Amino acid sequence: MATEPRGSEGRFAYEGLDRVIHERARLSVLTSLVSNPKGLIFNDLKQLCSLTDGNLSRHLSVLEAENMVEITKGVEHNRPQTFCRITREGRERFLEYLSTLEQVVKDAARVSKDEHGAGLTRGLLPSKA
Amino acid sequence: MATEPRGSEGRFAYEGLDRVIHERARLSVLTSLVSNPKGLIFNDLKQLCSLTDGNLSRHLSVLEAENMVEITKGVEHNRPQTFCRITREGRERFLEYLSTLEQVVKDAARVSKDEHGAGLTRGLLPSKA
DNA sequence: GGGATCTACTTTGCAATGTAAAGTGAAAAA
DNA sequence: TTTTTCACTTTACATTGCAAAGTAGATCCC
Repeated sequence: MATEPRGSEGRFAYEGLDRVIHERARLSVLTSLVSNPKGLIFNDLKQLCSLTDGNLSRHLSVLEAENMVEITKGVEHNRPQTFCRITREGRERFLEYLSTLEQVVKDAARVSKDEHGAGLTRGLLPSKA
Repeated sequence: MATEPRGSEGRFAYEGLDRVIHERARLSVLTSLVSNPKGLIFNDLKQLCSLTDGNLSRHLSVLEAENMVEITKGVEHNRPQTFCRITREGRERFLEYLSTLEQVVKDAARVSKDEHGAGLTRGLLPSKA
């Protein structure tokens, strides 16, 4: 019976959850950018992440200040156009973050195998009827 | 040219990332509690999550207010003891959150495979299908 | 030409909130 | 009885996510 196994201090602390990344909007942005390594223009990113202009602008600034994205301002069809691309550092930090996320998912999933299964695991696997 | 495929609005919005859960400390707490469905006492939780007293206290209040955890105050060995257990609602919300997390991981993983081959920074992928 | 409008962002202001530090109350030790 | 320890709670503040307002230039309309 595992009331509190020793040596498990910080077992669920997840320090890899980088605060810069662990934020819905920025997680969206980064996933978009990692999925589009050639980069995206402001408006497409806005749509993909369902963000408002102001919101995206601010988060991009944060990510730029952290050297996680590279922002290029240009002009297309006589209109300003902001181009965003993830940097190498950004991708690296993001991937590290991701591996922690995977750990969270794994940790949580493990419960379905818990010893005293019945009442507890019910609903764990969303196989709703 | 189809820079961005239509019909992908909000593709990376991840609205399932419940704000109450999507917070490092609370994610830790909930994962701990979901992994220990019989419940945990304040101090063990504190250790597992590497949180300070005040921090844990506040986050537990938030989770309790949301009916995600059930808090029982008792006395053990002549000392107060706070016992925490995840509720059914808490587990359900957590699992929904988790499935979104898995989606994030999947979305991102799809690319980290592509990126395997060559240099990282330059755009080397043709637009994803 | 000039005012209105549209596009593409930026900036501002504020309410929410995560966190450290200080506080509380009761038991145990000295 | 005074001090210390334990087990939390409360407070205060600095941060920050977000929406609304603002800015700058191009285009339309007359």
